Amino acid sequence: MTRTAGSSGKKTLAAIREAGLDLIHEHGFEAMSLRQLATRVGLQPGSLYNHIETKQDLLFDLIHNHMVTLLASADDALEGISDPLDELKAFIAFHLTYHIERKREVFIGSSELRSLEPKNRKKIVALRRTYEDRLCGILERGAAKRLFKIEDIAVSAYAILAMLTGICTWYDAKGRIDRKTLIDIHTRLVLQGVLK
Amino acid sequence: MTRTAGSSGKKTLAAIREAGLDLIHEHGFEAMSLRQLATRVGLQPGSLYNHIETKQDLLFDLIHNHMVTLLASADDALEGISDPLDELKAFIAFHLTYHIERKREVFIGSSELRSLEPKNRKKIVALRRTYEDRLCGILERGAAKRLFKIEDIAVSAYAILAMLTGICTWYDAKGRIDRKTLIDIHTRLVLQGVLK
DNA sequence: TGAATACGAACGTATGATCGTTTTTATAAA
DNA sequence: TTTATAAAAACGATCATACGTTCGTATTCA
Repeated sequence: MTRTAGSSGKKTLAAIREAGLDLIHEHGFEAMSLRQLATRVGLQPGSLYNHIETKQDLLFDLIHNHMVTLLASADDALEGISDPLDELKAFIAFHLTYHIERKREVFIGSSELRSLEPKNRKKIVALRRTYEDRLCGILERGAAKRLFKIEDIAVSAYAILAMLTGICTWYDAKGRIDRKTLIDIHTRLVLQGVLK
Repeated sequence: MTRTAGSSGKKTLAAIREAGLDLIHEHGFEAMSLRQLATRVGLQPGSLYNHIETKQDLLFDLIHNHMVTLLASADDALEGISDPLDELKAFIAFHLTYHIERKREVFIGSSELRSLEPKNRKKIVALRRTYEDRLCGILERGAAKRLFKIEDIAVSAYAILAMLTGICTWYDAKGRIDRKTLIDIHTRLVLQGVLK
């Protein structure tokens, strides 16, 4: 990918982010070199610094952007639903769909928390906590209405999230199971584990 | 008196493995340097090569050892149990207990498959498949006896494994929940999702 | 005393980041 | 439509340091 001086910085930054996701996914953040990144984008190493502050800032930007978009999309998907059972179904379908399409981001967002500076890591963990709380809220409301029977809200929420997220590292969109079937099976599994 | 083959060498190799698990967990395999590893063990970099073949061999050794031990332990835990429901309960308890105690190995065993040479990766994936088949077998036998009602054996197995394994990356042994409670909650969650 | 183990220097190459310079582009005045 | 100009973006050299691995030699100890 050749790139001429002074060309659109927005496009270049987008290309850097995309290549960054690939390279971190392939090699891990620490092992990804800015020279590899520059080569893949079609730049000299030094030119990257016209678009990013530091390597660390790029990592934070990628993970932060993922979390913020995840939260906003979830709130979007749940908007206007008031019945906890419907909320739970919508959450499951949303979470699966969203995560299947962003395997790299999901992988990096969990495995590379270690590479974030403490200040940055705290921000991400807080966002993740907020997302988890969306599911906890659904479970709580369902339990309060005696629709769900849940031994421990937090543990159940973690278990559900672990199941739904974990499946995405395994799921092959071109495989035997189509997306709708995947969602159906998991909806049944979760509901049976939670319904009264 | 014959010299115990590698008497002090055995200890050194154990220390290398232990430090290796730590460092790969902290930095990722590619980013872990043999100089860091040597320093942590108290050796010069070159001396590592009295105990390992290459950096790649160390990674394979760590993951392979984990998988082989996992399989053997699982077969141990399931031995003599014939009722599918009891098998499933035993599997859940075993998997949780085993994985909680080996967070580093579990993390490395999934995130660093990317760093294994193809030949090595194939061996690990085959072992993982064998382990997954243990659970699939339990689910199949349970379904055949009409104890379980399962839409898709393989997907359900993946979902259960994802849930049980994922929880281990989150679980804090010193936290609010003790191990027995954790096992109880997950046993209930899984059984409800699977029982007829 | 001989095998196991450790040392320490060396190989060529790669690392994240900086900086002064050059090129390109967008904008607006002429 | 042409031209002037400043901001944006890319270049390319440079810094000190680190990389995995090899190898000849020295040390340790059953």
